[in-house]
Parts: sequence; structure tokens; C-alpha cells
Amino acid sequence: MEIPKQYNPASIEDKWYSTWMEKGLFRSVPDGRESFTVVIPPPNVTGVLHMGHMLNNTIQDVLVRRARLQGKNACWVPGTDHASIATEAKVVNKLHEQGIEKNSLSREEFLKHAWEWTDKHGGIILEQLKKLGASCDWERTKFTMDDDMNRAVTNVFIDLYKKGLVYRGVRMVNWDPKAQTALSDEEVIYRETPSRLFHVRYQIKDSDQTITIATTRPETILGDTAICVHPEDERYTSLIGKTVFVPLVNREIPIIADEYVDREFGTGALKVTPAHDVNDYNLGIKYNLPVVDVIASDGTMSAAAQLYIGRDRFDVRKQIVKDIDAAGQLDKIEDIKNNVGYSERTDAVIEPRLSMQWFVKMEVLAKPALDVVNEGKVKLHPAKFINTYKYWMENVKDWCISRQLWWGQRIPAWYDNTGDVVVAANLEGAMAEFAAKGKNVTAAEIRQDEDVVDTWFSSWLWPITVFDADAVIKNPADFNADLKYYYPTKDLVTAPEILFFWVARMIMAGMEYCGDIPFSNVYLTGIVRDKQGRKMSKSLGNSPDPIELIEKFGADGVRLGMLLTSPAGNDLPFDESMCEQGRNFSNKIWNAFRLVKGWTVEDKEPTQASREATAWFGSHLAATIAEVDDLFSKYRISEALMTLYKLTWDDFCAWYLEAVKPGFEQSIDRETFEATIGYFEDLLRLLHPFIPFISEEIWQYLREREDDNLLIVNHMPKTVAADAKLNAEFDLIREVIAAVRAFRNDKGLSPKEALRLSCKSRSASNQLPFDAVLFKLANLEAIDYVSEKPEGTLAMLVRTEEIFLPVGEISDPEAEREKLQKELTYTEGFLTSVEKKLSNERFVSNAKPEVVAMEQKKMQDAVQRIKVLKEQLEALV
RNA sequence: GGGAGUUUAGCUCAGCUGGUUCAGAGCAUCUGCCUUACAAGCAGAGGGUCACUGGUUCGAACCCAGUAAUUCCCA
Repeated sequence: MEIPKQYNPASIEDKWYSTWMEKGLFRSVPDGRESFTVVIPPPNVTGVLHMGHMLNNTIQDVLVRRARLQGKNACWVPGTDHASIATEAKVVNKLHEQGIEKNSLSREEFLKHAWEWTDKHGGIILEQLKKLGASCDWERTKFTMDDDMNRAVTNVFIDLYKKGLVYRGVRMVNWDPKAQTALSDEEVIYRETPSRLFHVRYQIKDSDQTITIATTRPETILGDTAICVHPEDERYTSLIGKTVFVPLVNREIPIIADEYVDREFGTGALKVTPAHDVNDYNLGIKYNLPVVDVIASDGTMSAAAQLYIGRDRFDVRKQIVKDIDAAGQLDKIEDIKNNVGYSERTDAVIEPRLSMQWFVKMEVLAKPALDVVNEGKVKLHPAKFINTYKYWMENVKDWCISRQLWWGQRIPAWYDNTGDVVVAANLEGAMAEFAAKGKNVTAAEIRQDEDVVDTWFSSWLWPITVFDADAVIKNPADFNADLKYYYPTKDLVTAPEILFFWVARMIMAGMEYCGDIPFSNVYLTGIVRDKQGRKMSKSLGNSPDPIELIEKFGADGVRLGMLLTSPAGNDLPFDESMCEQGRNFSNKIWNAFRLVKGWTVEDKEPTQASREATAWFGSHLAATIAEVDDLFSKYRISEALMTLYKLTWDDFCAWYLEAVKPGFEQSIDRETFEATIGYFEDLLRLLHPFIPFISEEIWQYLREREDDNLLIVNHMPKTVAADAKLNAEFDLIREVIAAVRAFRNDKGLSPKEALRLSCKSRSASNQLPFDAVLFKLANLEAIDYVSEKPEGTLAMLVRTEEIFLPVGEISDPEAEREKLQKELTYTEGFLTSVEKKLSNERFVSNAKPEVVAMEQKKMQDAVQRIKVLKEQLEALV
């Protein structure tokens, strides 16, 4: 079989993905094994794969594939999120392009369009995940707006309402007066806009004095209910507690003091308009101020304004300034720039507006969710996020769950003509509820709340409802078999920015509805950024297309590229060159495979070098596996990968294979060959979670395999005990070999020219370890054990081993002397510092005995080195 | 404005309980090699005021305080 020199991923990846699928190897059903469950953070149903998904899902796949190889019943549940705001906005835009406006459609008509859109674009992202190699159980694919998921949302809303945890309340929303709708924060665009800052004098009651405030929105003066100053602002302390008159309408309002006020801005006195500014609203709550709502939903002045009723707020802004000036209360006008919010959709200036919304009380729910993290039942990786989590949970605010949208689960609240409200799953239920209140209301008199719930109100149930959507109304004993088996899930992989929105709430829902945590570990990824450190986004166009990357570097290459330098919680400045490194690694393994595959095997005695290398690699492999296990247990996935990368590239390819490799056109003995294949298999097992495709491909051709012997469902290497002494000895020999190579490099000698190496610090009865490997890889013709430096050699020190290599004559003795002298000076300095330390009584009495012993060893080594260096210097003369 | 984090080689990051010759790894760079698996490669080398200032300690990249830069979350 002719194997190409370069690994070509394209055909291989599709082949293995279909094989795995056909054989149902991603499928999981409950059985007697330990479960290992991961639920995907559901991506937007109509979204396309971006680099953030790539990182996130690669990590999940690594964890899942590793668990599978550890013999666990691995179950990775995929799915998508209906993403109400994002999806609705996309549908609205698409309809707009077709000349259809949302407000010309009925709710039902609009939803029909939305479903069409969802059916057309939904699931693209899941298909893309397959290209990446994601080993999800696709038969379990869920959507947050599946019927059973909707049912769960309604049931939870009703349940929380009955428990008194859902209530209606007033909240400040971003109001678009043109579209007549509330907008989410994401839909408001802030732009620096030239504005004018008007300084207006308010008359103080029973006094000749006035107080001057500065405002960019003078029309809201009519809604003022207080003036606020900083309590330590000496200009105003005497005025605190007095009252002033609102200009033009002469309403009497108090002067209050709060540290919120910025003394530097404007005049240092702030008008407080709770109905039309978020900060003012909060001040209003704090000081129990009345709310005067002077702007109507269409942006005109309301009756409460008393003046200018029905006129647009911007006309009124001009007019009121004139009127205030006429009243002699306008102090001055400044030109400034300030940030004004505009509607993303209509470009109208956003008005903060109070409106009735649904809320979830969080305090009761947050408590257990905080406890399980504090107690370490749910672990965050990296742990630094615990601080943020705690801070948020201890200061948790009620959750506004209503959204003025149509795409999503409609709020199961029903109103009669009087505005009285009941909560029920459907109209019949609502009528029954009203009847229970003693009200006789007909179906025609009842209307359902127009709003839908926040998207997170469905996804906070995700780890429960993907298995048993009706669990939220069941006792744990009645949960279905899936939920009982798979819940709690093990690892959740997600981005830190949704730690609160999603992760915290899932923990709350899990505790509330299953009485147990939803997952044991939360792995928080970083944000994928471009080289300039900017977040990757569609609008910047700085995000590479993941599918193109996969085509260029192979899925394995891209997976490595994503993981090589992305420790948990750290941002990942993405660069294609990392995928290149990943691809190169694939190629390296491929060529190791080519080498091994090309060997002819014979029944004969192994060489001494092969025996030594085989013994060492077995022991080193064992040590590395232990190290990798430890790193995984700490979720240091990048480091685990780097450890395996070095094990494969350096230890296996550069050292082991070079040591056992037969000469040109020579055969290899069976024993070494079998050991090599075995080691190669172990490497593939270890690497499979990271590079599933190439590892499976090589696995199949490394030996004759039965049809169903696939690596994906094989097992992790059986661990043996590592021999630390052996490994340390090999490290020494590596250094000796490196020294010989460096010597050659330095002296311009060809690697083909065999050298005679002499060693002083050992004897024939105490030889260097691994001398056959040394002999082969350093290309020696002999190893002599000597008591004196042989003539015509150059001495070198490797740790405490003194070795000599022949040099016809030293080409540049001066440079040699300088080098030695430099090292001698350094070592003497080092010795001095160690001696100083050891003669310090406080060190000797305070430091741990091991540390002192270590220092003594250091001192002895240094003395020895100095002695050798001095001898070498003398020999130079 | 409130809170949390980060700052170590050109880049991305390790450095765990303060103590191994502790200042590390990968990539990049430089030098020499087309050495019969691999130039997507091999061998070797250089590269750091551990952000700054002060403190604690026998001893600080690590602990404490302050300063600066920067990122994120909430407002």
C-alpha cells in the first residue's frame, strides 16, 4: 500500500463520521454503566457556526469522547434555542425586505412566517457541528420550542405563580415611540449626539433664593418630583429639606440629598424625574417619590404634563425653553455632546418608560443555588469565577421575564374586562380560575397576555426538560428513566458572560424542580477574539468561516488549533497559524504511521538500544498518563493536550522511534515491533478525544481489525507503574546526546561522522545508563571510561557527568576559555549565595529540613562543578 | 459609579503550599542541515527589571498595601 507523504483529512473525516453514525456509536440509552452526561448550550436555532461555538463544542466533544473511552455511558444531548429576540428580529427584517411590516400582521400570521423561517434555517448549525466531529446523540435533539418544552415553561410559570414567586410589577423599559414597543437593551444603539444643556432656575419656597439645575431634556421638567444634591456639597447643604416649585406648573417638590449625584456635572444639582429616567426612577424608589408620567406611548405629552398636551416631545423641548426664558428662569444654554439611545429598527430616540411586567422573585431561588457552589457541589473552572458568582447571587435582583415579542412561549396570564388577572395553562383553565374567584366571565371577555417569556425562562430548564419535560410537575420518584439515569449531568461548557443569565438560573431550576444540582462542573471558556483583540462578530467581518477552516486544515487540525492555547476562562486570540500547527501535528502522526507501516518484521533478537528504549518509553508513557489524568481532573485541557503533543512529537517520534528505527532496508525484530504498535495504539487512545478522525483512521490500519473494532469505543490505555529512576536516567542521557549534537553543530562536524566519547565520572563497572541508545542517537564509535582527560579532547559537563569528545585541535581556545570562565563565574556566584544561605542561622533553624538538605546538595554540586571547570581551564593552557 | 479579574520571553500561556540550578512550555525568531517517516521536517541556539513602588520574611514571580494599564460583569 502506498501511503501519501502528506495527510489528507477531507475524505477520511466524512468517512469516519458516517461510520460512527451508521453504527450508532453516539447513541446512549440508560444501562448499568456510570453515566456521563453533557447538555449542549443550545445555539440559536437559525444561527450559523462561529468560532465561539467551535471552541465550546470542541471542548465538550473532548470531554465526551474521553468519558466514552473510559468506559462510561457518554450522552451528549444536542439542541437549539428559539432565541426569541434575535430570531424575531431576523424575521421582522426579512418580512420588511419583502415589504411586509410586522404590525400589519396578526400574531398568528407572524408566527407562521417565523416557523417557516425556523424550518428553513433551523438546524444548519447542528449539521455544521457534525463537520467538527461532535459526537452528540442526535436522536435526542431538542428545541426549546418543542411542544413538551413549551408545556414545561407554562407549567413552571404557573407553579411559580402559585408559590408567589411570579408577580407583576412596574419596570423601566426602553420604549420605541415609533414602533410602539419596548426594546431590549441589545436593540438600543447609543450614539454620541450634539445636544444642549439647559440651566434652569427653580424658585425655593419662602425664600428669595433659587437653585439651578442642568438638563438636556427640559420637557421632562413637568414630571419632576424632586431636586437632588450631593450631601457633602457645601453649596447646597443649607437647602436640603426645603422645597422648590417646578417652573411653569408651580408644583411643590422637595430638595433631597444622595451620594449618587455627580458634583462635577452641570451645576451639581439634579432634577429627579422618576417616570423618564432609570437612575431617577431608582432614586424615586429610594426616597419614595411620586411618579409623574408626562410622555405618552406615542412620544407626545400626556395629560399629566398639564401643559402642551398632545404635542410631540421634541416640539415641546423648544417651546418650553422659550416659556421658561420668558418666565425669567433660564440661566444659560451650553452645547455639549451626550450619548443618546436610538432604536436599532426605527432609529427613533428611545424614551425610558415605565410599564407593567412579569417578574420572578429571586431571593428564595438564589439561596440554594449559592449554597451548592459555596459547598463545592457545583465547581466552576476556573475557580476565580466563584467570586463573581457569589457577588451576583448575594445581590440578586428580581428577574423580569416578560418580553414584548411574539416569538416564544406566550405568558399564561389572562385578563378580564376589569384588568383582573389569573394564571392558567389555557382559556378553560382561566375561566375556572375566574370562577373560583367568584367571577362569572365568558370566554369572549377574557384575553391572554400579549407578551412572551424571556428566552432564558425556557433554557433554564434545559438539563431537566431535554430528558423529561414533565418532570417539573412530578415528584422525583415519578421522573422518567432517562432523567433518573442522566441527571445530574456532569460537565457544562459555556461562556462566562452567561454565567448569570443561564448557568446560575439552571442551578436554581435544578434545585427547585429536581432537588439536585443540574451539573457538577462548569467549564467556562473564553471569548474568541481576532489578532487585534477584538471580539469576533459578523458586523466586523473578522470571524473566519469555521467550515472553510475545516476544509483547509482538517477538523482535527482546527480542533487542536482551538485548544492548544486556550486555558479555561482565558480569551483566545485566534489566529489561523494555530490551526496550521494543528495540521502539522496531524501530519507528524501520519508520518510516524508511515514509518511504522513500512517496516518489515523478522523473528530475531531485539537490539540493545531497542530494549532500552522500549523499557524507557513504557515507563515514561505511564508517568505521562498519570500527569494527563491529573490535568483533566483539574480541567486543564490545554495543558493535557500540550502534554500529549510533546509525548507524541518529542518523546515518541524524536526519541523512541529514532532509537528503535532499523537502518536503511533492514528489518525490525518482532518484539520491538509489537511494543511499538502497542505504544502507538496507546497514543491514539489518548489523542482520540482531541483528534478523533486521524486517530480512528490510523487505528484501523495499524493492525488488522474486526469490523466493529473502532477506536471511538475502545478504552483508555491500561496504566502501569512508572519507574521514576529509569525516567530520570533517560533524561540524563538525552542531555548527553544533546551535548554531543551541540558539540557537532558547534564544531561544524557532520552528524554522519561517528565520534569517540570518553566519560570520566563513571567507570566500566558503573557505566552510563542507556548507553546503547546514547551510542545510536549520538552516533558514537565507542564509549570509553577514563580516569583522566584524554589528549586532544574537549571536556564538557552534563549535570555532574564529565565527558570528553575528540577535537583535532581547539580552533579557538580564547573563545573556549571565555565560555568556561563565564560559567565558572556564574557557578561561583551561585555557590556564594548558597553558602550564605546555609551560614544564616535563621535560615537553618526556620526552613524545613528538606529545604536545607536541598541547599546542601546544591552546594556540593556547585563545588564539584567548580572543580571540574577549573581543571578544564587549566587544561586549556 | 459599584464589583471581579488580569499584567511573567516577540505572541499565547504554565509556574500548585513562599524554598529543586526557578525564571519555564508551545509558537515565532536565528544558525546549520533536502540525514531513506515527515522541509507541514531534523539538529542546535538566542531571547525576561516576573507592570511599578513600598512592606512582611532567613528567603518573594508567589503574601500584604498603594499606583498604573487593561478586560469583564452590574448600573
